[in-house]
Amino acid sequence: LQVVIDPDTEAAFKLANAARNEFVIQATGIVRDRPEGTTNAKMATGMIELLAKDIVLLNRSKPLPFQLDDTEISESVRLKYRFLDLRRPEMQRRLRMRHEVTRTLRRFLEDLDFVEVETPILTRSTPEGARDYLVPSRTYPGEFFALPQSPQLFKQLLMVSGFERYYQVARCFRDEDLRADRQPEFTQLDIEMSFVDEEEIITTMTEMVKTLFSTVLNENLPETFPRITYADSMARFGTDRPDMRIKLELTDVSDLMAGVEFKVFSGPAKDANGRVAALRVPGAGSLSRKQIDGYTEFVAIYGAKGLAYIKVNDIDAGVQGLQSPILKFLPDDVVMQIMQRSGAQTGDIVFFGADSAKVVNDALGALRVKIAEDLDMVEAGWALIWVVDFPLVEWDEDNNRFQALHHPFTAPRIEDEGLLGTDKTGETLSRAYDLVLNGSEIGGGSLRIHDSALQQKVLDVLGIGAEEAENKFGFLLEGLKYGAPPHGGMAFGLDRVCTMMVGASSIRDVIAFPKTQKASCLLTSAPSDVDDTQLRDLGIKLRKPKAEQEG
RNA sequence: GGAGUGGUAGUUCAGUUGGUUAGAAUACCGGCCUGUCACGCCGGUGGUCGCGGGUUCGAGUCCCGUCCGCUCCGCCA
Repeated sequence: LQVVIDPDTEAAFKLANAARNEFVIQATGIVRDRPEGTTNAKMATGMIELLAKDIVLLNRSKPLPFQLDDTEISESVRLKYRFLDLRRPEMQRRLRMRHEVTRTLRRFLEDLDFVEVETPILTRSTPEGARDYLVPSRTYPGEFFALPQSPQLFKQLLMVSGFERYYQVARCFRDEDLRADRQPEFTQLDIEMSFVDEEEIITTMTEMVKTLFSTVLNENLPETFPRITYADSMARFGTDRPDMRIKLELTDVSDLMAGVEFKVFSGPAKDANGRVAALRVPGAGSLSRKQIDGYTEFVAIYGAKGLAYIKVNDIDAGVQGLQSPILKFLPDDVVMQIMQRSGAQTGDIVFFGADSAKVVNDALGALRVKIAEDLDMVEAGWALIWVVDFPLVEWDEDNNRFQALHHPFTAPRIEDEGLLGTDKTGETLSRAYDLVLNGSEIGGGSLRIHDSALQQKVLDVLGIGAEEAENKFGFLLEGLKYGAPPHGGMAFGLDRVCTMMVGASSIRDVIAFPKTQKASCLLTSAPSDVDDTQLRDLGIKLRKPKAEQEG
């Protein structure tokens, strides 16, 4: 409705100053919605009553498929009618806050002379691990573009070009299965700088994040964010993205368990790839058998074959004060040493994981978060932490070769370069760093390799042959040969940051038109069939005719 | 690829151990009321119970398959 009022009245003046948002919403047809903050039939302070001179019906609306004030609408309905879902004040707030986020980041970077450069969406397959989205070429039948998984190679080339400070709000695409925090297309704030080291990048990015939170949320983050090494993080939290709001920690007890009779513990304890760790949960000795069984099922998801525990009824009574099905398998002195090392107190429970290091870390790392959530042991606030000293490569059992933990262009630590190609290759640390917020990785980056000889050496370690390298990213290797400056950068998962800042539980809630978990769009019904003529133009023939597939 | 969970009026849900005309609220339509604002009162329309097959005298309910939403593992930074 458009309400026409006498422009000379006080009401007209107030209306002109009223929130534009409300005016638009009223105009779209939910004028009967009670304005926020009013609780009874009386006019609320600040509200204005209009004496209409004339009312014009600008457009009609069909009955809505769902009520906009209903907060329990199923997501599939919301996605099908996303244009209506986005009318809801909560979604308006989220997308507007997202805009605040990108605007703040852009301003911060522009004030530091960063230049935004757009890189191609139609490009070639990049070796970043994920599956590419492919786009067939009409002009080169049988050949394909790939959508970028990230602008990684282009931004490195921009450093060669002399754009010493680059950024881009970049759309990225990965054809992998989705999660609550993963979409097939997502936005990252992509940043690269020349003639810098880790300290300068980390300092700049810390300032950026602090500015972001103070501007958008009025939250003052600490002067600097703590740092933890990858190795420490795995040892203490079982993950490389620790939620520092949770004070629980793992305690390694492999050395104590190595000598016990009980093979469930001694086996992994003696295995170089194994681990035995304890997770002490203060005050959780009152957990019921049923709850513990629930946690046993929970860790099974991560491959744990069981979940041993010891309840501490009275720490001063020695082994007599403990309660557990596994006590009879363990020597008393070992048990008491474990209790001492984990800091167990009366009323606590101590869980155990014994398996390959990966399973123990995954299981106890996840259990740590799960229990903290269940028992309300997650502190409020924003806990940021830098994770540093990542391994450069990890051994890929399936393919029997080393694989880049970050990506193949990440520089090894200078002091570790000599380890490359030796039997200590796996111990090489990299110049990579991640920024973790409340247990979510929100950004990651590294110093890159700017020396083509070193790049070649790393590619050799990764088992990427000269021909393959030339074929996939020869243009980068060539670029590095023209005086590439030392450079490094970072990429932030903008959707993820926004999800957390607006307090949403899904990345879909900060994306205007998101995909479902099976990567389809319920609004447009994409992906869809195309005409045979389109396929013929592209020189594409489907393996199975549609009719056969459906039959 | 795998595990879990859900799919019943437009929407949100209920539906007992399988039992005959599948309910409620809200929305919608009609009437009444007219300073209402989650208005109120009266009446009404509306459902291939996701889809396909099976068991049974009988299936929303049990079994098998399949599709879709969501969460998770694998995968993916």
